[in-house]
Amino acid sequence: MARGKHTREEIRLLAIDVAEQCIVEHGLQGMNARHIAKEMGYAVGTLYQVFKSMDLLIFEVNMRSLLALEKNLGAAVQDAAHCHAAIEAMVMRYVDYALQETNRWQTLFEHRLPDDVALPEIYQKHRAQLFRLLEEQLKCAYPNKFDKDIALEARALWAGVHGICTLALLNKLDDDGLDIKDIVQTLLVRFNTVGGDV
Amino acid sequence: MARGKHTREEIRLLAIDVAEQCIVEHGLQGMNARHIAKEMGYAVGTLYQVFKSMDLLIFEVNMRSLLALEKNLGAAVQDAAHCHAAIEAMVMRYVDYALQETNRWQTLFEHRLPDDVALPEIYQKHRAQLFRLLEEQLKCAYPNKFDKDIALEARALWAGVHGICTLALLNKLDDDGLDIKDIVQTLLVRFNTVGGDV
DNA sequence: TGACAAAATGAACGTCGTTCACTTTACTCG
DNA sequence: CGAGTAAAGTGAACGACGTTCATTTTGTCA
Repeated sequence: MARGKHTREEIRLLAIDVAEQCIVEHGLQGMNARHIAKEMGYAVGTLYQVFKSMDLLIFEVNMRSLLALEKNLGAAVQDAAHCHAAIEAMVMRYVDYALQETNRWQTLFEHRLPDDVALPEIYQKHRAQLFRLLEEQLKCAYPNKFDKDIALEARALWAGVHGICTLALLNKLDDDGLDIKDIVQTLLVRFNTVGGDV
Repeated sequence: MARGKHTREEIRLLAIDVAEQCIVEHGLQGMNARHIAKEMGYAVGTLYQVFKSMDLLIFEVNMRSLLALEKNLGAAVQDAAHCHAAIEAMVMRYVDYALQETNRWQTLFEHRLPDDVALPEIYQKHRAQLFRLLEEQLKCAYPNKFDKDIALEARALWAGVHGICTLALLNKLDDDGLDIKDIVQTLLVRFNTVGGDV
């Protein structure tokens, strides 16, 4: 071996750290290879020995965001007294995440790996886990529904909340004078999932 | 005046035409200034005499998409027998637009003018008109609701449908085996707006 | 110490949006 | 008709980007 302030793995983590900070502070278009390398104290070439492309580095940052989201929403379920409350708590935590960690959240959804790069299985696994979290609570809330209907409900609710966050943060909701959380509450009411008892 | 195969306005429209075609065929990242100029039969410089930036050219394409959407959804209302049917028809036409004119629709939402460029009033006007279309039908469907609640319902439903389309087209819905239209129907049912009588 | 390979480098390439000094053109007027 | 003028049109050039790779630097071990 040779040269060794940092191991390969340390450099990898360092790159993700710096990239993450760039994205949090300036958004996806506020980061670039040269800036990250300089901030790391290495040359661009080194960055490319650890990540085959910038896309894969961004992906790692998104992986972290996904895991943080999973942890966050999982905790919401733990704290909730019953499943209706759990659903509401999950949704509200999602909204808070989008509002507070806007750049991180936006990057999670606006970035796509190129078509010729397969989405790693671990990522798909954790994304599926997010849906499963919601499905579990919906199954408890609507015990008579078929699994397929639960899956549909979960996706309708989840994408609905996501859409509200997306459009609100892009100022495409024409929502002067309206609170985004009120819009989300309106959606939740439609899913019979607000302030209700079992 | 001087030199005149085309007037300034004709060049403007020509540029929008070519840009639109690029976007429809290859998506937002499939267009660039040099390609558009060549396709127009002019040099890049000419393009920049007609549009101050590429962003403003993309905006014009988006303006067209917005107007097409407005026309499309307006027609849905005209054809509908009653307001519940109108709401369902509008939603379904929106989904069809997203599914069939994917590149056009994605560009409409992924592109943002730079922060230092004001969003033209005409654009905001037509975007507001889209919400008004839905609000009118919701007002008819729920005559007892306050205006503010109607505004919230409209945005919750609209953003919900939008979110489903967004995530589905980005393959971020984990929707193997699920039909996007079934997810949208699930949302519509929650808004008491499917197959119903008045 | 010398030799080898891993680690690290940064100049260079192609592409992008954008600019602007320059050329070309059509029209006006003596 | 021809010189002058201003609009129209041009494309080389700039800086920033992601990416590559021939080259240099370094640690390790015989």
